[in-house]
Amino acid sequence: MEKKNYTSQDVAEVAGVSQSTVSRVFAGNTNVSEKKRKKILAAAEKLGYKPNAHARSLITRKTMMIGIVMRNIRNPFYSAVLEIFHNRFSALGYHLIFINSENEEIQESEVTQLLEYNIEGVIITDALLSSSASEKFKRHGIVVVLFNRYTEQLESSAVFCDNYLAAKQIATYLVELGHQSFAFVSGPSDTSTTIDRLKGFKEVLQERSITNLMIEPGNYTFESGFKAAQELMTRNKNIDCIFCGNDIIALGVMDAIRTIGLRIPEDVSVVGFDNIRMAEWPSYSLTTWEQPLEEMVDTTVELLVNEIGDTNAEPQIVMMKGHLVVRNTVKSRK
Amino acid sequence: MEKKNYTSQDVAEVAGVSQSTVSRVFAGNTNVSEKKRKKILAAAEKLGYKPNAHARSLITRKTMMIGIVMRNIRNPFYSAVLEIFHNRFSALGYHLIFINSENEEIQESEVTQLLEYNIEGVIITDALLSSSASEKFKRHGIVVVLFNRYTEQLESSAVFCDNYLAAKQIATYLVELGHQSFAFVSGPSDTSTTIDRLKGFKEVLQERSITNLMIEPGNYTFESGFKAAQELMTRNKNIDCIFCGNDIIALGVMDAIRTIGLRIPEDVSVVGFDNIRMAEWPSYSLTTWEQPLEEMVDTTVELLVNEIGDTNAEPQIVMMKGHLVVRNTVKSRK
DNA sequence: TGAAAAAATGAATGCGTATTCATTTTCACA
DNA sequence: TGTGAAAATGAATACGCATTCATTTTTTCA
Repeated sequence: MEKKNYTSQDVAEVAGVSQSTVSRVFAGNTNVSEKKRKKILAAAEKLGYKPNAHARSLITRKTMMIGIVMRNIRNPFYSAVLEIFHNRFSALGYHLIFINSENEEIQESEVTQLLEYNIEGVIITDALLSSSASEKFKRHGIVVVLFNRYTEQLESSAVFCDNYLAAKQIATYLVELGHQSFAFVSGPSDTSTTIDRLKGFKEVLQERSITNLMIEPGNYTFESGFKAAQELMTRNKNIDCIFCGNDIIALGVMDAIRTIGLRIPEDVSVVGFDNIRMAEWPSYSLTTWEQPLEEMVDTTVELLVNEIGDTNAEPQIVMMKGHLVVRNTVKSRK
Repeated sequence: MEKKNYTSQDVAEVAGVSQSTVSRVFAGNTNVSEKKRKKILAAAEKLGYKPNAHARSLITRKTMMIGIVMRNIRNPFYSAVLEIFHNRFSALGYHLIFINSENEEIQESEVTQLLEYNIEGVIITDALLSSSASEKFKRHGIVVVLFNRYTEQLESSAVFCDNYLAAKQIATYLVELGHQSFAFVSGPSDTSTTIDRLKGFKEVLQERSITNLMIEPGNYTFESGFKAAQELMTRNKNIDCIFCGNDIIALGVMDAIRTIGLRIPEDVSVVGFDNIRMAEWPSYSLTTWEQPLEEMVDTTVELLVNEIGDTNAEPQIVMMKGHLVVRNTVKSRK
């Protein structure tokens, strides 16, 4: 019932050994006789002793802490991302400090505070993070790995889906099914995911000399998808196909289209991106692009842990493939 | 470009002052002349100095870290919860260590590790956490606040919605609209939310001498709701009303009912609980109970911070109300 | 049984900071 | 200009631990 936090010194006194030996037991060092180890563990149990991670980190220079900064945890794709990351890091003994930027740029102060904790690495999902902040991490020897995002300069490792290629394949799929009039509902125009997905999509249409492409800005939310579709469908009644920047947008698009009284896929085809769980809900049954989420996370963790262990490791860019998941929101128009 | 982590001693040497004075500047102590403060800040800037939070915490006995343990971050309700908690704690300078139990009991080892970090408090949402673990937190002087969950013994503060009363009001609403044959799709039967919601619902029916209540177990997921509804509707074709343990279940229930070919609300009324964002998506437009999320979080943070500051503070149980949000999944049957 | 090697142990030290206490400097005011 | 009070400063210390180094104990094997 004591509130006091006992120290290794306290345990040492109870067990009748030196503090060094207690430390050795809890640091996993093997050079302790079985007899004393038993005694020490008993004493520790009796006092309710636990090592102090901060004092330990001061010496070992390991905090076993990882920062994870996200832009919008309410996007189900990122909820899943967080779950899997926690899963993996937890198994490795790392702890996650969670930062959400809520669609705003991460505060400089938050970066600073993260630095003061001496986290060993940080995963930056598509969060808005000024390059100065990113630079700050690197300057202090904190490993940075970008997830589902990258920058032009090869300064940090990055893991993401080949959005460009994926968009090309999706476009090809849609064109070959005979669609004629296209629309793209984008995410924020300053994100690499949006840029690449649009680029790939556009290129295929150009190759096929299709000029009917309307682009409507969104921000990776249901509401923005809903509004975008309303806008699109009233401006151009001929649109027969909408490619959405991500699944959540696609769901919004679908609801808007149905609200107008049109049918999917009979009147309009819709394709999403991510393959979040809701995409397979019967109400939507959305055809979409599946990102290999688990593999992406695994790779990210691997890179991060590797760079933590080897300060000379070169940054790596890993691009993964993914594949089309065909459900019921696209119809052949031939 | 230096990788070295400079210390306050380094800064002191560059600025030509003592380490104490540097410390005073960064600890916000006012007793430093403007002249030296400028010098010190300049030196710190030049070196890229940042205080070491761990060394600091060793002395101040404050870590500014809060643990948050959740059961299922993929449930949109909890994504929102996490976002808001981060929002509030961030503003107060606290950092969040995120733990997800993934529908399993939290590992004893994770609790232990959390303890070693000397977190100042922990928020436990409806996660499965043995009482031994909870006891462990308390024994080490870590403030525990339960969120959306409580235990019989008044050992920790708790903040939650009055599920019992809410369920009674929902039941009353449904009965008075003339429903006759009821079903309840529950969450895990060992959670206080499930128990209370069922209890309130049952009581009203009993008062009105209605015996037509089927109870189908679920686990707060879409899939469990879907399966439960399939089961229910094939077993009893007369059911005209399904009360769901939470919104995600309700969405699953709705999709299952529609898949069977029945209409909502014409054939079956559906009511959810939580009022997650998807509840207002046009495809569902779900009538549900809104929990006052922001207020619940605010209260939780308040209690936690208060108890951190005052070790003699008594645990408090705060029950909040919420209200029915009427949309389009319930029909009058009179 | 004895010597050398191996294992176990403890004393001492430092990680980077905040804080106390004693000392020095600055300031206000006569 | 001188005095006392207030402000500023630095030396020393402690926070709780891991680790090094020297010493003691145990084990191994001839």
